[in-house]
Amino acid sequence: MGDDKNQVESITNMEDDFAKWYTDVVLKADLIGYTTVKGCMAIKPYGYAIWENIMHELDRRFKATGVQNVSMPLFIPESLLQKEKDHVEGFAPEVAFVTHGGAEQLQERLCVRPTSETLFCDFYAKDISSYRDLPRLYNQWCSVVRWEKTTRPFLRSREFLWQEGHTAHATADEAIDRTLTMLNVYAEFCEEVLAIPVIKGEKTEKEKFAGAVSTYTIEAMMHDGKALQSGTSHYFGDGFAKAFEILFTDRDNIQKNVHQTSWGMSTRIIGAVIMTHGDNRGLKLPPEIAPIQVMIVPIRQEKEEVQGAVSLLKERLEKIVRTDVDLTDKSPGYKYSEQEMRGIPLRLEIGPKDVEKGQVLLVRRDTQEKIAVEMAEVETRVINILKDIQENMYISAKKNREEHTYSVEAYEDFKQLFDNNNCFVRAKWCGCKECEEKIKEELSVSSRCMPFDEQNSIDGECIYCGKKAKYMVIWGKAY
RNA sequence: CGGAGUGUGGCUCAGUUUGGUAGAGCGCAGCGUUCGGGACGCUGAGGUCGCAGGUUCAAAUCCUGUCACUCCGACCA
Repeated sequence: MGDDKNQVESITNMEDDFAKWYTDVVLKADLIGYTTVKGCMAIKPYGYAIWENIMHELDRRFKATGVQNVSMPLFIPESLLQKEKDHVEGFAPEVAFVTHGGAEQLQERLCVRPTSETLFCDFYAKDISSYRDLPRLYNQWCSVVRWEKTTRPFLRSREFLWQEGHTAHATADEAIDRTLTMLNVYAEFCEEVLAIPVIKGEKTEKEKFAGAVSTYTIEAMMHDGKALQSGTSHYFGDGFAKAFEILFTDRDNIQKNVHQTSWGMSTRIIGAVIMTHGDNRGLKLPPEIAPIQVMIVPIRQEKEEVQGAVSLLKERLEKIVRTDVDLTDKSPGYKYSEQEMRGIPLRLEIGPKDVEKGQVLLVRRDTQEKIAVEMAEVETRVINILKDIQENMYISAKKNREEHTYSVEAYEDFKQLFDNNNCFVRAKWCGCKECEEKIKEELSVSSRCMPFDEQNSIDGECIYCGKKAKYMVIWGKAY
């Protein structure tokens, strides 16, 4: 692999300081810039292109399940936010308000939306009157504001981009179905497109969304062993519908409240991609969302035969993958490092020697493997290698998670695991809030979720109090 | 919001202890030589030292206040 000593000297090693490594990568991979407003980041073209690919792929999957896109207001009158008690209590501490219009003070303060349940509810109350109007399967792509105290690019910013889906249904069963359908969409998206393995499960009472009956989540493990909640889907029952008087006349001519759901995924998922796949050379993007999948690096680009080969290759590759050519006057070595920093999955080197031999050199970002390929086979090899990179990244991420996941029965063992490292630990729980809070207090470990496929025939004792256990829970330190 | 740290050209920082009118490396621009793992030479542009007060003949440096950013905790997507 050659001599590494002069390379990537400017980013922190992830083993030395993972948090510092993360911000170094975010900045050096050219994803964002800081702005003069604390916690509000400027997403640069390369970072936004990643988000565009994420949006495109998610949107396609939403629409395949019948979802339609809409746009709701940015502002929520304070009285509207107050209507659902749990909801307002959950969000009040981090809401930003508009108090003036020009020089005049407003009669009622307007919240800048931290999430739009109340706006959708207000709208649905007017828009729905019959069972024939149901279900409503709406989604919006927008930004929301939460006045966070400490902020980090993508992971916790005061304004962030996301999508929020809000649905209304005639029956509880149908709403629960929708909640789980969307959770599955998120899970498949993470695994197939982002190459991030996730655990699907239900949040505990303590961790669930403000105003929800139940919250479902997908949890991913980052390279440092910490957990990142990567997408959530909430079932609301008819709680919001009662607070906002969303009524419809059913087939039996009786007025009923709708049953609702909401579900969201944000630009935080870009943080998950960075922290799941990245290494000490920088970002590592799964081919499915990489804005540039193949970067062609000409060597001796002033030579005519190289130029000819480059434009031919570009023309051929552009038809099948997202391709770009680095024609800057940097040295080849510099270009290699820079493109590795930016996470470009595959590099294609072409110089006078290659032209002579009728071949090119492909270099994989994930393994650094160098592969000489006949000119005639470039398309098929590129396609196959990109596919292999995508799979390999998923496998590595899953391996990392499995290596840092444990199952324990005794609190002593539980404690020791978290004393020594960040990890996921499977441990049984009695279901009471006190135990959960004590664990969090003592070890700063939270319940990540109760995984769906592990709740059958639970026996044995709660990890904390020793009483009869009711649930299997995945515990971990979280972002 | 609690703890710690940092603000000096685009970036990383020196200079602050002991006040005397601003430096380096990288980057940037031009020209030339280079080009298979972060090339080199020459020339050049660029800073009212985070902001506001104060002390002083004189402040990047001392005092007060304030703002921002980073990291570690508590909370969220």
